[in-house]
Amino acid sequence: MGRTSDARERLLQSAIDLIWTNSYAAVGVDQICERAGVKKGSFYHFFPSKTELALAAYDAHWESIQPHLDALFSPLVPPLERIERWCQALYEHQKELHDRYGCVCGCPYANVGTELGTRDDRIRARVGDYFDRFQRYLESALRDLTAEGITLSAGVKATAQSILSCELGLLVRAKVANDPEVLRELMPSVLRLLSVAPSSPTISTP
Amino acid sequence: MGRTSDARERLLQSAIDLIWTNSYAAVGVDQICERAGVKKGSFYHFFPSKTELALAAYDAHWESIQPHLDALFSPLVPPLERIERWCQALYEHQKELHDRYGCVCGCPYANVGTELGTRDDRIRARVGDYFDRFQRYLESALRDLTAEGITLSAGVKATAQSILSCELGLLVRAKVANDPEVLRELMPSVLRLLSVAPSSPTISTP
DNA sequence: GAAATAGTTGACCGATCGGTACACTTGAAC
DNA sequence: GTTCAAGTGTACCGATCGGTCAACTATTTC
Repeated sequence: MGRTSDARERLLQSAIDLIWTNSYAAVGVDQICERAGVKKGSFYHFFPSKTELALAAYDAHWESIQPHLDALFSPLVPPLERIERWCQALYEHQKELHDRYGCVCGCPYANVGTELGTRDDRIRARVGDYFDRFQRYLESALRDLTAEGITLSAGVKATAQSILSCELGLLVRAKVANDPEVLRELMPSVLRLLSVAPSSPTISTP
Repeated sequence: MGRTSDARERLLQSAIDLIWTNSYAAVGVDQICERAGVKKGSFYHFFPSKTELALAAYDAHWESIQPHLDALFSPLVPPLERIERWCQALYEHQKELHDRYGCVCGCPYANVGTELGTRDDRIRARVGDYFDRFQRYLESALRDLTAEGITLSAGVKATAQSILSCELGLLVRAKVANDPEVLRELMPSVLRLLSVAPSSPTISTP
């Protein structure tokens, strides 16, 4: 019964876009509504608060990128190549955002986690969940890598954590430098963490 | 002529404390004034705006920690030990903040850089300066390390950037997990980046 | 087509935001 | 001890914040 609407979805999308390119506190409910073409009354018909909208928006965002992660980390792709493709996709995505908005936006989860980490336990915990989920993609690739005979200098979990940390840190640096090219250093850093020679045409040492 | 006051210094200290443990936007001018025991009229006597206060506060903070960095990265300390001591100091500092405020606060520069990176070019650029400055400590240590005969798998600058990125990322993860113990992974990650065996009592391979 | 429900609208709330105006007090310099 | 700039205190500003409310409209179900 009653009528239907896609206002909820538009609000979720607007929230992600605006918060990602600005910050949580810098974006007001009015602004989100305006971009979504939704009146404030409707906003609070769908969401009880700004916080709840943010939580729903990040969940929706994760669900929208999960298929891409599944494809990037497909077991059919050689494990090191999975990570390489992910690094490439990350760079391209940030570069696209930079071209469109004029600024490096960084990781949407890390951004809000950093901003609200000490003030909102629910958002903090949720961001931690996203990190853990993503780390599992890396761990799976690393396990497959070891199955290929490559030995890691540390455990799979610790190595994956290092790679993810390196990524998050490089995204911060790229954002602060407002230069997506910084992210080109991600794959080389990963290879250093793995103690693997660059995948560029190498001749096995004689 | 006129009277003297330490209100300016108290404002700078309050600003760092509050913004570090919360966020830039979440802390109001009134709040900073109250903690500093300064009335708003005095605030705007010393600073023309909240932004200017923040810039001055971060500069003051950097100046306050620079002597500690100089000591940690003293050329008299073996280069790898410099980095190890820095990792330890970082952990202990964050742990102390966690004990005191109940939350992992992360890097004050990265926090504000992430929050305002897309909205305030001056703060963004300033945070980039701090990162560059700190990276020079690492680069110097790495150069001294190579002088000891240890070869890096990549250039000094790239390696230093990886280490710094790893640190920034781990701080994000520690903050989001609200667990300073996450930072114990920093030194092991650094060693992996350097492809150096852990410094724990090792026996040189026969 | 009546009833019930889902969604829309715009006016409005108190609180707080960063910032201003200006009279006032203080203390160092001479 | 007078002068005068440096610093203080308080009241106040318009704008914006997140959030509320009740009347209204459209749509589906029966």
